[in-house]
Amino acid sequence: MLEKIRNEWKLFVQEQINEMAKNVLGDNAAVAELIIQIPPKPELGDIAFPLFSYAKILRMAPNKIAEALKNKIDSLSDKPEGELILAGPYLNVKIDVLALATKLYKSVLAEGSDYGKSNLYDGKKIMMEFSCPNTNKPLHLGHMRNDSLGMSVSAILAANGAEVKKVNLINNRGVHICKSMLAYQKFGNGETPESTGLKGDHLVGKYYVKFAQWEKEDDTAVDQAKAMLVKWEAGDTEVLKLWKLMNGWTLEGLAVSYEKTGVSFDKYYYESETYKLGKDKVLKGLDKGVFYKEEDGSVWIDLEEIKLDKKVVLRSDGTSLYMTQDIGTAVARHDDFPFDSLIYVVASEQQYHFKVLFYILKKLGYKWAKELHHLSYGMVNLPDGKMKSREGTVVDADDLFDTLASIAKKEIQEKERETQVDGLDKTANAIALSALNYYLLQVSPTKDMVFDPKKSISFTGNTGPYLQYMGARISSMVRMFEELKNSYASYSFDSSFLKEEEERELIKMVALYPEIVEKAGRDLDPSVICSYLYDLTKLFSKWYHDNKILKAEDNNFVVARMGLSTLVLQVIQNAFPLVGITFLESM
RNA sequence: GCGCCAGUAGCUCAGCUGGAUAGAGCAAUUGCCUUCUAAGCAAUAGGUCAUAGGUUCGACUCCUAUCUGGCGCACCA
Repeated sequence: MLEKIRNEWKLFVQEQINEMAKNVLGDNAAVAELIIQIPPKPELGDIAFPLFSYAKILRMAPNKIAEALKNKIDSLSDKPEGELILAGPYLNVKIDVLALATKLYKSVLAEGSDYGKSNLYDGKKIMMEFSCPNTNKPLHLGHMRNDSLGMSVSAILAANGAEVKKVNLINNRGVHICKSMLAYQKFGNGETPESTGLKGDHLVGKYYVKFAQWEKEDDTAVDQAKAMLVKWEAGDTEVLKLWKLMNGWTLEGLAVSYEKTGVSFDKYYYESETYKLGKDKVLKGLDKGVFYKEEDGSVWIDLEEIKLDKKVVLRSDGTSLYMTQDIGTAVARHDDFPFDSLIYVVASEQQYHFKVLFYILKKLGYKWAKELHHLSYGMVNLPDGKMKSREGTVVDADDLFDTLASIAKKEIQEKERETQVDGLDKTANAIALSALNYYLLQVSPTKDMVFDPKKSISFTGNTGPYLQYMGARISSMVRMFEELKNSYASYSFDSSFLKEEEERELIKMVALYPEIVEKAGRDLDPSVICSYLYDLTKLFSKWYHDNKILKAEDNNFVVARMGLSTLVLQVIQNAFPLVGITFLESM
């Protein structure tokens, strides 16, 4: 709605400038496109048009242009709604916010949970690949950023009209998997999750760490692991049995972690099933001349066209590589779900891999190849540097979540809110999860980030729980208002009772929401929504701190302010699921 | 060596396609709870936007160089 008003004014002002230019320069004056901005201060209006760039053409100082434009427009009768403000070299517009509020009130209530959805990706099928864990260890903080991003971007794309398919690719084969298996075989003594009380993935992870220690003492360790992989590929029953057992443990453990952190998929792929898929495509590409064969039998692609080196796509012994597999998997996926676009959520360290993969698929003639995207995200570091599994500095996902949940629980108890809340543990978990997701998503995906475990457990300030708290506060007012509904039966929402500065700003922010969803969808960037949510709730917070809402002196004010609060609440409820925040009625 | 990315307050991060005095949170100091949940609100303090040039009426934003940090450049995944 805001966008519409802005564009109306833009077109209109542009027209006036064009006319002015014509008078000075004649008919074919080339006039630059008008720039739209938001004024830095509310008293400067709601829309700003900087006029610097016209000074030369019109041979006038920008201030004079603004003046001339204002006079010209004020004299016209047929113009968009709003009031012009002179602000030096800027021509600003103060829009009719109360009229906007009236329209907004109707449409937001009518659209409900659909408010803010866009049709940006209407009719598009988008596949999202994320998580993709190894089955040799539990999830850590790095995975959590991946999962948060994957879930959030999926939700954002869906809110923009796309049909989204979330897929996971379980990395369950390879030497690294054999390492934990081998260590277990040697030192495991038949331990099981039941006998140790350990979660399956943690038990397996224990032996992955064990391998790293053993490897230092025995230099045949790696060779033994490689030998095990050969056996695995040959279908050795003993090895396969162990593999199935341990993989099962890990997957059970991962399922618990996913469940806890609200991560879910529409389909799972397993590397043990996909790793051979690409070979066929590579051989066909060889026939077509996309690849070439070396004397030793290995198959390569020359990447000169994209200014890169050469890359192997098939080993000399004919076996598949990571690249081979990804070629095959992409094709198989397109067969499963004919996507218009496939987005890989994978850490930035693999940028090269995806550049090459996309190029190869394009060369192989798949027309959908140009719609493949690598949503590359930065590393998660700790205050004292990188996470290193070998040095035991990784932040374990389950531990972190449990710590956060227990702190949240303590908070609720300290505030004596147990009875107000919908289940102590349930609420504590929801707070922990929201804190975590918000922490991970508020940073632009492409950037590396620092995760300070000590600071991340804070629930005050710009955090997920703060947003939840605002949602709960508004919900609480709405509940009280519902109870008193009869006393307000003869009053209806009238925006003219919303005259406070903050109310104007809140109305505009509510109107802005659809654009935010669209921007987040276009940029594949959840942080856009995080920033918006924080700005919105902070503003609301200040407003309701300074003004009485339910207890306003006049019923007209109560109804108007509750109306506005309801709009804000609706936006919050619609936006939370896009960034992994649980909406709580009470906390 | 080559390529990609980043460098904004003590710390963690925003800053839209160049535009009006560079913004938050945390940490610090200080006010505000018999009144809609203080997980809150407000105030003070904190900056040569890595450095040096350039483009422009105008640069945190674009270009070049330099410095610093990260990542990549496997018949590993």
